[in-house]
Amino acid sequence: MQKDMPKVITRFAPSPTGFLHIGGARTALYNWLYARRHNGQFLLRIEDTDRKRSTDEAVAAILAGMSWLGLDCDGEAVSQYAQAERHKEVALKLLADGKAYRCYATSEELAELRSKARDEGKPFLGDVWRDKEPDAETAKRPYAIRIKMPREGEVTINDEVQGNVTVQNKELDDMILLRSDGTPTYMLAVVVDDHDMGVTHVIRGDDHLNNAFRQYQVYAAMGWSVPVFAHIPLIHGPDGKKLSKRHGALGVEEYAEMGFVPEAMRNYLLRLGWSHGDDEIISTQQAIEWFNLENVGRGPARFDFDKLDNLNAHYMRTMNSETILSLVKNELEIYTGDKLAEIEIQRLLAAMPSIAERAKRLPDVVEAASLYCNTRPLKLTEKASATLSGNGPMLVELAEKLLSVSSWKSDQIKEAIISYATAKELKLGKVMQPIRAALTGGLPSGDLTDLLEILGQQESYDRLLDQANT
RNA sequence: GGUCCCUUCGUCUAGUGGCCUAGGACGCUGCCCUUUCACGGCGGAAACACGGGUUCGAGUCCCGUAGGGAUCACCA
Repeated sequence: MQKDMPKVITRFAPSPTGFLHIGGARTALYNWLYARRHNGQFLLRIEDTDRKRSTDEAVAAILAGMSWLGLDCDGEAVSQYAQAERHKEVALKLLADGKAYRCYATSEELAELRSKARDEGKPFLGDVWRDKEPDAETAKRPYAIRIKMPREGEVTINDEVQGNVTVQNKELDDMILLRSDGTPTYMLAVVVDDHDMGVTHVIRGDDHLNNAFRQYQVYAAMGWSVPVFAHIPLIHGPDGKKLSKRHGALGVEEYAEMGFVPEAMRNYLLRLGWSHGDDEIISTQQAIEWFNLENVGRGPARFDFDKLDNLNAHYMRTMNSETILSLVKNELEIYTGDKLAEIEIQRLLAAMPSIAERAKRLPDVVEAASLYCNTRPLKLTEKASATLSGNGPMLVELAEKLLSVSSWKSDQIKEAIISYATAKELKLGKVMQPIRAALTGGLPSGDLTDLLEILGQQESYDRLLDQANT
């Protein structure tokens, strides 16, 4: 970085009209990564100028989602609505400078003009009052303030993701800056806030690319420097359709509830639309070192649960036992209906690496972990019942045999089982399978003798006898 | 409909004119490991949307076509 380059300042600016959805989460992540990469600042601004649709719950959900994802912002979240006076001041300045004008058109008139323009295949400019003075009567009516867009020339934005994009100025509508009730619109507010907050890089969804050209004119009219733009493609559902609320767009807290861990989510979101050669597993630390805008893809990407699952499984395998246990403890206690006893915790800690290796999501861990809790008698799966069928007498013999093992260690246990199988001239599998079924009820588990060791001699004995009559 | 954007295996992607017989990952699948389920290892099937150019040479550059997407509010 050159020493006189301005410090990088990025921002995430969601509107609080719902949860933090997956696309927003990725936008936030990219902004955060970019700021961290360049030792800059990552700001959060709540775009709440639409008073009717903004809610405190949504603000809370967004904050919670970001904190779950581990995206810390610099400074407090800023409310856009709180800056309304400042926005108004800018609109009035533009009006005074002759770069904006009063518009007395009613929404009915506008709607009619709009549909007419569309029918004629022409852009709707909204400029009926652009060069018109109101008569005495009209001047008493409420008016909105619209920007006076240039009608000549073109503007090229060098988007960091989309490349050079050019739009003819005559396509730009005289958008409203200040509504007739005196409140600022988003188009005005974003520009003023981004400028006031010193935002240097605007990284946001592709759906704003068109807006960039309109906003550019506000910067120009105020004589402000234009930030770097980077419009990242949207995320689509697994079927290729746009994600909407009724179509797979879930809030991040729902992914948390489904049992995904933040590390996996970050990695997944990072790779969805961005790449670093063939690298797939990328730690957050590594991502901060590598992230750039050039390698963001240009096309929309589909959301794929299988890949997220794979990443989630990977990150769970790399976590230590205490961490995973703390993540599932509550759910596990609800699942078994009981507080975890010390002996159960000890068993779980010992078994956790083996449990995590087999799980894709946290609920899988809960289920597998329940094996190590005192939940006798176990419920059997159909397959387990079939395995156990007719083996009652053998289970009794095995239970007694195991009770005589003097040192309850995996290898000793294995020895005992092998000696039993040898004496009975049975294949090892014929003995192991029923034991496993009796101990687990059919749930997946790791090495059988490890399982026996962790469960303890008495619990193992009891579980074998539980199934002796089947 | 106007404007703008996009298009490599089913999915995420590598690829910046010769290293491409197109690579990796997920998913699918064969084999190995194994007391189950996993993990892991070794394989397999699977893509440059189409048509024209430019070039000695194109997945890579240009132009069309088709398909997809975004946007066109006194919402953000």
